[in-house]
Amino acid sequence: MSFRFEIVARDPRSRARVGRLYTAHGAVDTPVFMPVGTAASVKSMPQPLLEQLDAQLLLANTYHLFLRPGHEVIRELGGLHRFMAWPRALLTDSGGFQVFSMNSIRTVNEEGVRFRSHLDGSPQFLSPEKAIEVQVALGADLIMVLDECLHYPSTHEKARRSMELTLRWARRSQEAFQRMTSAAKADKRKSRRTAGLKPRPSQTAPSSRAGIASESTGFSPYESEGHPLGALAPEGTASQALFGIVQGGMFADLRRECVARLLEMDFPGYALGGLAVGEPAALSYEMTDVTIEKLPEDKPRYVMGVGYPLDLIEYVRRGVDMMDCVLPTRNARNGYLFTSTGVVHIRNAQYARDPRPLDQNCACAVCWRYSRAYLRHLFNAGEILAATLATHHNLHFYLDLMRRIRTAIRTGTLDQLADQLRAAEAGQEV
RNA sequence: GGACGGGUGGCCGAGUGGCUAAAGGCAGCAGACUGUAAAUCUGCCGCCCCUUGCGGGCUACGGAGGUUCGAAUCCUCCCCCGUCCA
Repeated sequence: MSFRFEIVARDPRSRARVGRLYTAHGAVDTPVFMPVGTAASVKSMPQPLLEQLDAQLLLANTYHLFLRPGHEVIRELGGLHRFMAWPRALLTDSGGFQVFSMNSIRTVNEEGVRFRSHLDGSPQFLSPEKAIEVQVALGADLIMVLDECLHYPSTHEKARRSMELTLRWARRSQEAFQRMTSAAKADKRKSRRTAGLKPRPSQTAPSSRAGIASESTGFSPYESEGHPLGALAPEGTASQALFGIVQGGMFADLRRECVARLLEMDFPGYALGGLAVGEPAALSYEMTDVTIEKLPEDKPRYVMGVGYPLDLIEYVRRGVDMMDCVLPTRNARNGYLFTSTGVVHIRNAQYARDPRPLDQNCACAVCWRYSRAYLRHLFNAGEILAATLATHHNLHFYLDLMRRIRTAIRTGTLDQLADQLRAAEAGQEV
């Protein structure tokens, strides 16, 4: 089953569209927000909770999983889905963002990026080919080319050089991916021939992996009735889609050129990278506009690393289908909670005796059950539960907002939704 | 009764004559966070003043006196705490 994207509805008043991404691990409704699970874990959130929140697509990270536990380990254990017990779709980032965020412990050259491991200081090397090799081993449904995420501000000259490098890396990433894909297909054909067997689903289906598990433990829970991983699709390059990434700093001409040259490579989807790195919001939107004008209608567009709730609507309005961001999860852990009436700093003294739910208008399990006073107490006491509950709520807020956005596009009420959200955020906390 | 050791800002705890409104930690208060080196980080944290700048005033190192140009730091007495000996 290969990757496919279809558009199912459009907003008459903007570029916004509702779509569906079909992956080997389920369909994904777009516009979609991906919770970030860098190290194969959305920090503090058990997978069943993520399923309850109806997260359909998670993001994990090549760089982190390459360092620990190592992509070979994950491959051996049946791929990232099985390893992290996540039966739904996954996207892995290539490590390009670490080129940006680990500025002080890395050097970039033509060949790739040299890192000093943030775990033990050991020298590490990530090239476009390596990034693909790791991502193929991990087996996420959507994978990304290695890119250089540029700092803001940068000169036109620097942005061009960086963009050129990103383009060369995109080409190399794609070639590596095609090599590995065809190699894997050839392998599969050969093994079928030599075994003299007709291809059977069980050959690559989870049950065969479960069989491996059975041999060592004598028991495989995967085989139990109704186990979430029971119906897990086989991992493999055949079902992976490699996305290209548009760079070009904050320069419209570079962004346009970058798109044009990426289109020649014909990726199944395109990401906008290097945005929300400290520039004014208007600039991010402008870059998004000039980029998306040049992108084909029928391919998904992914803005990497955004944003605040209102940003999500703004990007969707501009024709963006996919976004991811650490804000709802990281800020949750830091006591910064998104509500229908604006941001709540739950650690603030004013909530010490507040018996009300965090958000009166929220249908999430946390708002259903717990008081602000209790949430504040959990933060104050340094209880682990604080992180889980706060993350649960914030992710619910984000994922629910995406549902509302999709509905609004279908009903042509995206503007009203934006106004509503703006008014609510501007409104004083009750 | 005697011998030592000790009493420092909400708590713990440095500091043994000026560079000390007094290190550091905790607690407290506020803030930041955008493809996660983040359960992290930053600022404030005696009181009162122009919210102006390494600004001004006041009060502070158990208590009361004293020595000194100058004391949390030295001396005297007192109070309290701890350990040990009777």
